[in-house]
Amino acid sequence: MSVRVRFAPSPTGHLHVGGARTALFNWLFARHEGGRFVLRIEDTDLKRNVEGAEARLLEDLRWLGLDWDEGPDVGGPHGPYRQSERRAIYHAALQRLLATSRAYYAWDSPEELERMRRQAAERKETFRYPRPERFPTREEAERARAQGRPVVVRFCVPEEPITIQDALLGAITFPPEQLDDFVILKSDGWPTYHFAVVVDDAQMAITHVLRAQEHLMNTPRHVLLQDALGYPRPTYAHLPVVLNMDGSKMSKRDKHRALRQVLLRALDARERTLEQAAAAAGVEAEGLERWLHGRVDAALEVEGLERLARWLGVRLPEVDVQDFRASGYLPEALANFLALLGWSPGDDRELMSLDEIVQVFDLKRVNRTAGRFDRTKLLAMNTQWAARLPRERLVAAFRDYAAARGSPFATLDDPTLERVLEACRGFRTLADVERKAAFLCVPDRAVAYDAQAVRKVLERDGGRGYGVLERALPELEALSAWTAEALQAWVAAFCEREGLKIGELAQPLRVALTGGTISPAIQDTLALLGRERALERIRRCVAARAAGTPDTP
RNA sequence: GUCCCCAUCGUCUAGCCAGGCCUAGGACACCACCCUUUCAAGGUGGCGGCACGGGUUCGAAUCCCGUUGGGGACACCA
Repeated sequence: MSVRVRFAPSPTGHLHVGGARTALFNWLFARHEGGRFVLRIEDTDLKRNVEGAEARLLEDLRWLGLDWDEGPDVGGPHGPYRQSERRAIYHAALQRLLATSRAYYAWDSPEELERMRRQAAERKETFRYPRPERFPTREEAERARAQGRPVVVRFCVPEEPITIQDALLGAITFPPEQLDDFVILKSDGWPTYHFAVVVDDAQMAITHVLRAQEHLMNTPRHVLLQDALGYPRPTYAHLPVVLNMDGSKMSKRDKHRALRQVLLRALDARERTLEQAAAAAGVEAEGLERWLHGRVDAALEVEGLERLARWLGVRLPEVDVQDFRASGYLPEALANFLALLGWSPGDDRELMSLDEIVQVFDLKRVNRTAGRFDRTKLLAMNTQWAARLPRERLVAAFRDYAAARGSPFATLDDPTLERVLEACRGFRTLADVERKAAFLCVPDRAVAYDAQAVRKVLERDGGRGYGVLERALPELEALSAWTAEALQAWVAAFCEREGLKIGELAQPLRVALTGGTISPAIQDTLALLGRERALERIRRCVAARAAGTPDTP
């Protein structure tokens, strides 16, 4: 039987790195085994579904380098691939359970359930739903519904220990008192996750379920349902979870936490007021207050969160695949890093492409230990990937990055982008390239001079830097060839003649050309700018000194 | 609280299943030095770990038990 696996996200937002790791492992397994990778959208909770989230999810997956054989966009023989379109399938399965008394109707109110839970807690007992002596009939259930009761269907859990087999963890036995008659059909008529997952996995002929370990406790429920419905049990493999560096669970909450911390400090120091913050975020002060103390993340939507972060000058931690993309990470590096988080090839290889990983991916080599998401390691890996990727691929990645964040680099042509990338060799992220070459996208007359750089490099020692520029300018103007090679030769010759160290020429030039002290090697900076633009900038810089303009040199 | 999972450098990990080849290997980070035209990158070296306690064995990082620690799950969310 050929391998079939699935990744089943909920359309609630962007793809989280934890989810990406799960998707990746499923994909790697499928590809290694020559099986099929199915994408299914779990959208049975209508309230939580976010407009456009599905499209974003698919885009994030594709960006990472994953593809799927069946899914909501490409279809397939086991569709539809959105749970919201499979209602009839769930109801058919449900009827079988009801007909054999493996499930029953119930209509307790949330308040009643809450009271029972509280009472159990007071008695220091684990709450278990009290199964009725006699199961209500369909007619009784309908009458209750007509009276406005929230009618659900609960699964009748067998009173015996349940043992599941996990490909990674081995056999795990759960005592029966740990499980109670859980809800499989919600009062809104939609199946719960447990029921939908079991029906879909069976109907889609899923052979292996690779999912995060946080689902381990759900597995006995699923297996029990499979047994009751006469479905085969798929092979389970519960992947270790991904944690933050501090050992906490990695989640979207992290952004809120980071921001809260900074805002709280700013308020304490009286640097900002709550009203200002609320205005910056575009929310009510009252809502922000609640968010600040009450941990109600919903009070601050993604946009508000980002506005507030910008206003406070905070860099939000990356948690979604999209965040890493916007921070200038390469998909090759993220995928590689994620693959190594919980899996290793067994030798010392680390830098591996998805193709290479597919070749050797083996479930047996997946760890059981939770792994911490080490951003510095990812950064290092990104640096290595940037150094080893072919030029064309880097250009495409840089273009993707620039487009994603609306950078002016997106408008430059490929040969120029290629030269920029080449000049910035050694960069860690694409954001570094953008920063280092930013001077290119600034109009010549709008170069912003860094006051400290001007002081240190140009004005110091009675304007030594300016003097160098004044002597260098006519020579540059007379230069016949304006290539990096010719410029480098000129730099060497000029310094030789003047008795200067290269830095004593390069730094003043750099400030004149870019306004700051960070740019590619000086010959590359000059070449990238081109003769006219470079000379114009140097002339303006020299002239500004003569004029004594205060804020420009 | 109950249940479940896990345990090798600060972090990711190799070694564990089939005990000796391990005075435990690699990578990231860190430190030092080198290179240098700024920022990076690069080169060389260094620091650093089998959580603890009992067994089993001639021999344990490897097998067993316990302790401790970490994590996860306990919804009409998925």
